[in-house]
Amino acid sequence: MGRPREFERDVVLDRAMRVFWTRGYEATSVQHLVARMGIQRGSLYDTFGDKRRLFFAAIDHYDRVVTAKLLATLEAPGSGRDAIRQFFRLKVDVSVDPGRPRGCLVTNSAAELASRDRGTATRVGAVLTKIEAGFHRAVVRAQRAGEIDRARNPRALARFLTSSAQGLSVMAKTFPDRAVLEDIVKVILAVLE
Amino acid sequence: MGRPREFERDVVLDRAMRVFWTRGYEATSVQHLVARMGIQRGSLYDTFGDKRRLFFAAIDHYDRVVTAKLLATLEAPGSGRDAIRQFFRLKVDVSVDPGRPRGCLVTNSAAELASRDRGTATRVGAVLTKIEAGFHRAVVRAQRAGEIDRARNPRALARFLTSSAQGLSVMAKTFPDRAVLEDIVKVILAVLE
DNA sequence: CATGTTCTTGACCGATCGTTCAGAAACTGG
DNA sequence: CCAGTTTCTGAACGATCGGTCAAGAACATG
Repeated sequence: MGRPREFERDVVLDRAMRVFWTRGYEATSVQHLVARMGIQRGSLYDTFGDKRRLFFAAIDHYDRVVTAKLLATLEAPGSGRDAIRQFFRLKVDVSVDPGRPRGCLVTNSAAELASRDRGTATRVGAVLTKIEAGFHRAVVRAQRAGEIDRARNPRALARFLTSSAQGLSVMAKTFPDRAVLEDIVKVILAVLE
Repeated sequence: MGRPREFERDVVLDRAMRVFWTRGYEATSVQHLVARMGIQRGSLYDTFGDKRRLFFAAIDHYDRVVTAKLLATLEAPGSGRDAIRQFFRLKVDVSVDPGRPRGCLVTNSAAELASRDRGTATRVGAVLTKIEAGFHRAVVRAQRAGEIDRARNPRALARFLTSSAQGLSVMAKTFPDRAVLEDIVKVILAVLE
């Protein structure tokens, strides 16, 4: 069976995710990674392949941990409109949480790499599509309950909400100020009336 | 008076801007820059100082050329609401123009560097503030003309529109598809009714 | 044409990049 | 306790990074 691993894959992957989330892909060196992950270069390459594949694993991990928690608010039972409200409320909370990197790893990756790296574009696109689908379900639910005008295009609304979430992430990076973000969210939610 | 310069500063700066716009800051090497700018390393360092200062000059150039053209739509005489409509119409056109890099240099820089580099954060913040001010003026104009409900908070609306423009830029990087972007813009503009 | 100044050119710098690898260390099954 | 397997460790790889510099080329002035 050989020598046992001295670290848990998910633990060090979570640390790698935070490094990429903070510094982006290109500005993150393997030295940064091993220092923060607390493992050696060899272990990194044995476990994750190379820097690029580690980055992809980090995006997937982000999707599983961070995005999933946001999306869960949309699937909450009850009012679809309240669910969307909760989504953006949580998004603002997360965005100003000093314990986390600012912004969003998916948004950052889209801006930094999506037009140049196909692997990143695929992964980012999949997450955004998943978010759009979550919004779509919530919108349809709200329309069925009469909370949102049924005449409105749910697909367009879902895309708008997805785009709005991305915009919020960008704004949070430059203006990490709750008042600014809440101003924006107020108007986003007003759209649903 | 010495030997005359063999290139025009603005011409090579425009080329540098496109390189940063396409590849981002970190992924752009000085080799990339001199190759695309058509000048030698020495000339680059003599004229622009170093890579970082060239990047700042590129952001300023982007502000002067690209953003200014977008902002000009907001200052057009007549309806404030039409002006905002025109802004986003132009934004979509620019976003799907195959002759340009996808997305927006300011959005990309915000996502890649704003939380880590103060100089970038300052410049990006200044541009975003300028955009917000333009939206604010247009909203107030529209409110005075009765096109937008006067009870609504113009500052919040301006911030929302600024954030929406950032969101569009991010979406354009992953989904460079006119139909998607127009769906989003349709809802953004519906907010103003 | 000689002189002084500025710009261009291409070689070159040390540092850091992502990646590899040989050997030591730590485990399991026989 | 030995053999076999896997992981850990740290030195090392060539390539590329951002940045510098000396020498030559191209101008204005006298």
